[in-house]
Amino acid sequence: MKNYDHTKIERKWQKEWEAKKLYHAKTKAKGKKFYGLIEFPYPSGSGLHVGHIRSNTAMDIITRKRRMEGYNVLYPIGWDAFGLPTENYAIKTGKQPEKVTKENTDMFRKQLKACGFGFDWSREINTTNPAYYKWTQWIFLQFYKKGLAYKTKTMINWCPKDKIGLANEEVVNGRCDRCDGPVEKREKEQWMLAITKYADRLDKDLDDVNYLEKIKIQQRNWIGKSEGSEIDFTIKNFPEKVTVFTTRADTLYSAFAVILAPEHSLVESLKGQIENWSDVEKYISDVKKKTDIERTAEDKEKTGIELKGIRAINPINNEEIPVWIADFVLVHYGTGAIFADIHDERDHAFGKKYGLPMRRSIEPVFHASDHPIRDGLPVIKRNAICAVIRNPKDDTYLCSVWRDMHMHGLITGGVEDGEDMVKAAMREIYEETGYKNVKLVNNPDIAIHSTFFHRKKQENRWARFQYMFFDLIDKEKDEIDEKEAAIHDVVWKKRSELDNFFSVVEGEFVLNLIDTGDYIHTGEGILSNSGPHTGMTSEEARKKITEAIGGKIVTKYKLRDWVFSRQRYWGEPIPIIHCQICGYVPVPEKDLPILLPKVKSYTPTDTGESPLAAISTWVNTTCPHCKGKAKRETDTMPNWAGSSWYYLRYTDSKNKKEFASPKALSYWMSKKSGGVDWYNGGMEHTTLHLLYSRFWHKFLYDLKLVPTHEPYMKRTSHGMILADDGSKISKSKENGVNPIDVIKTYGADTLRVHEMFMGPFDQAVPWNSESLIGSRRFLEKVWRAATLLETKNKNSHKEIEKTLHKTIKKVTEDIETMSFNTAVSSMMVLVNEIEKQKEISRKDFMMFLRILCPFAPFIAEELWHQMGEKKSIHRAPWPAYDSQKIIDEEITIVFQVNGRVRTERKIPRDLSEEEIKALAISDSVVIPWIDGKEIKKIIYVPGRLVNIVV
RNA sequence: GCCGGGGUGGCGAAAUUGGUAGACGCAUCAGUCUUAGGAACUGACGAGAGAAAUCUUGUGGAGGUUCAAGUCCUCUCCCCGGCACCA
Repeated sequence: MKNYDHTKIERKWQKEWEAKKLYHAKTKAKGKKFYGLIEFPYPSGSGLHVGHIRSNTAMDIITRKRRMEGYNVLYPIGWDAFGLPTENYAIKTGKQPEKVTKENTDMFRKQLKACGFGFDWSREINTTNPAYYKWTQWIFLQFYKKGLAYKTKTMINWCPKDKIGLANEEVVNGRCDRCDGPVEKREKEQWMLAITKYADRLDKDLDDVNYLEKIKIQQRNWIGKSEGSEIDFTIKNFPEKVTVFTTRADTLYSAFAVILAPEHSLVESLKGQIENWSDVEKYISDVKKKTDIERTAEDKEKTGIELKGIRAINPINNEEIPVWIADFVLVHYGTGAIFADIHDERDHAFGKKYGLPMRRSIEPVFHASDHPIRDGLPVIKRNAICAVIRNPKDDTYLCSVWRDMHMHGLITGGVEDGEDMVKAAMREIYEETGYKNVKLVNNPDIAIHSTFFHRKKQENRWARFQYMFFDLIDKEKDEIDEKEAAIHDVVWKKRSELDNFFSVVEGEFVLNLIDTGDYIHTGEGILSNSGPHTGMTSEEARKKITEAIGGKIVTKYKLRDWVFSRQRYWGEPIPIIHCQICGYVPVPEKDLPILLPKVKSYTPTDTGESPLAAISTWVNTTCPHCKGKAKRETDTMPNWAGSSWYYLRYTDSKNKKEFASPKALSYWMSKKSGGVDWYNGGMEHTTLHLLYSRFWHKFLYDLKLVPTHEPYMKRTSHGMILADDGSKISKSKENGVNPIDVIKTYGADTLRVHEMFMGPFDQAVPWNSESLIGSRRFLEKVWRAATLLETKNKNSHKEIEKTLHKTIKKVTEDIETMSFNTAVSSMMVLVNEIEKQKEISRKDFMMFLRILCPFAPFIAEELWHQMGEKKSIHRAPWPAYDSQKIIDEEITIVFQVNGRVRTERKIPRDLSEEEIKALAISDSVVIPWIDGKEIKKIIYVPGRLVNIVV
């Protein structure tokens, strides 16, 4: 046998597989099917780098395994080719985007084929192909007909450099996702898709799909569902009212202002009544001028202005409060209006800045963790005080140390019914410490609730502690009661000594209070100062207060409608006609596709119009409705459009009558299996493509055009491959390695094995060309193993057979959990074992080739045929391991003494526990460690170890 | 700030879910082969001590639970990704 010549082998089988249409998927009526999907690439000019093919290789392995398991497999590929990079390249070079796309896809196709991916090339699609985008336009028209596509004047994110409107998802930290330049706000007419209509289902239906948990979490955060109340505030002396949204209706009693977004409609309608209108107007125009970066970068200081002469009435207590506008209130979230209250950090800062009077209405609850209340016993409520007593002369604080309970705290005590709180505090201070002369310096109306089990009295307590600040006048004191003295000591502590002093659960709260004299509670708790609602829990109060004022319980989302138009050339034209008489008229479906016209200049204009607007022969048309003069929409779709439904097209990519036939859809995306079986892609698409395509799919489902309510059953994600210095691979840095270069020197199989072996699939790994050689050596060993076989072709070698079956088990399981790195490593162990034993039976080797072939399809196919097989290995069945053959007759048992390993021994598998323990205590290595000591306990972990405790 | 994911040899990493820490691979060192370089093969390879058997120590840090902790609990530091005025 010759040396392993990867170039020759890979060329040969690539041709052969193509000629035999080995990976072509046939749409059938029934039977086991598997639809594996990877994100189709954007064919950029720089070609694929090694990072791109990690996902493809993984899914290639999975789909190859499925084929061998008897599934009818669809593993398709295509091109997501509309978009900016191609257009920008066209502008720069003067080449037509179609031509650029053709060149790039040709290059990508070659690269992908060289990697040996088992794609069904017969179903290849391209989003820029009119036969494809006809259906993208068609789906848009369905959105339009259902009222989910609409044009509206809106403030959009505008990138002045790219001259393009951006979706929220394309703005990163106030900068353009593409060019990193600052983004401005511009008011523009834009086409929108009403994704918010589906917000609830996009959130809820995540329960029905098998996505990685982190993907679900990220989507849920993005959708941002929150439940709260809508509450109406009336405006004093005017008929208007303002509706606010809050998730914390329980804090309504501490509302100190109503704050509107500057763009709120009420501002305009009350214009005449606002006494300081010119100032307000100036504030609003200043806010509008700011970019997002300026708005958020300004050290987060809140700004606002009061609408003088306007007062709102708090519906819960008819209190009159001021009305403000502030730029931190967002017009597009909730109702664009809030009430401000002290229990919100931001509102509190705002109130403090502008000197607005504020009042508390929520008190925190602390549950003692070391002695919690016990079930089954009644809970006794108590009013109590807690005194912060400071000696101003040496800046020390009076503390209590309860001796037998190891409890450290301040001076506390119960309040008798009807007793004045301050007097009670004075009394407690005298009784507990003996100090006679203290004076109250601050009683800030701060209280906490504390639950605990009273160990002395053996009862459950719920105490409300009111905090007060005292200064010591002088140290004159009386002896305290003997009983008191026996329980606790009284000590003076410096502030610096207090940090780790308090043993109580509210320790941090107390320190904060001592330091600032204040405490802003932003969590839930017990209501105070809340009229009839005082004493309720936050949760209960939210319901009761909303009910009491006739408010509504509502759900709001952070998700916003999708800005769907771009003022660029290289995208799908939006199939709408503007008629002076009829308004917006959809292009009749029979006229689709609306083709992109040939154009001389692709350069966008700063007026914000697409280059298409300059082509009068294309723009001017007749209205399909009234036959009058009309103009075409010149905006194009964002490049997320084509990818929102491409997985549907794959099922029937050549269909001219429908985007895909119901027959093909119901087979490949059957109700039973629930859509694409497994979709792997990048985390960066979680809140973009993945969410968009779920939205489109649900819309099509509602039109009964697709069989499932979700497009993808299972979604996983790969970690990025980084450059060798750990930085991101980027075109500008030119730090990406071309897979073709690796294939030339080492072969595609080596590249594939290496990419899977590098590290955990879901984690980022830096590329390292040096370690590639390890994977190559592995394949060389496989090649040599076939040589061993020619001379020694006999029955199974026992050890090899055992390792083989263990390996089959490991690889079978690891592919399912995407633990490809450990799958490869277990095959390496097997091949090392074969080298060591210098033999393997033909039968065993053939089995090994079948688990290797998804990883290294070329070498496996070659050796398979050298063994005399006629059919492709990729159509052979997946091997099953024999669990009987995995069992070791001898097991290695570790002997430990006090948990430390002392020795290990090989023993027959069938020894009883008693026999093994006996072996352990009589072991020559063990004896010195236990000699002369009492054996307290012997622990036996079956098949693992014996631990002798002395 | 909030939500995720991490931290284990010189490096990429394993660890049956509480049971021999470092499988597998890279690099390195020694050896075999070779005119030489390389390739290939054999062996060593966390740190410290020792001629060796072996002992001690070791999974970001500090405590804790346990016969036994990389794994569980409490606190803490650092790195990566996402979101970020969302009421």
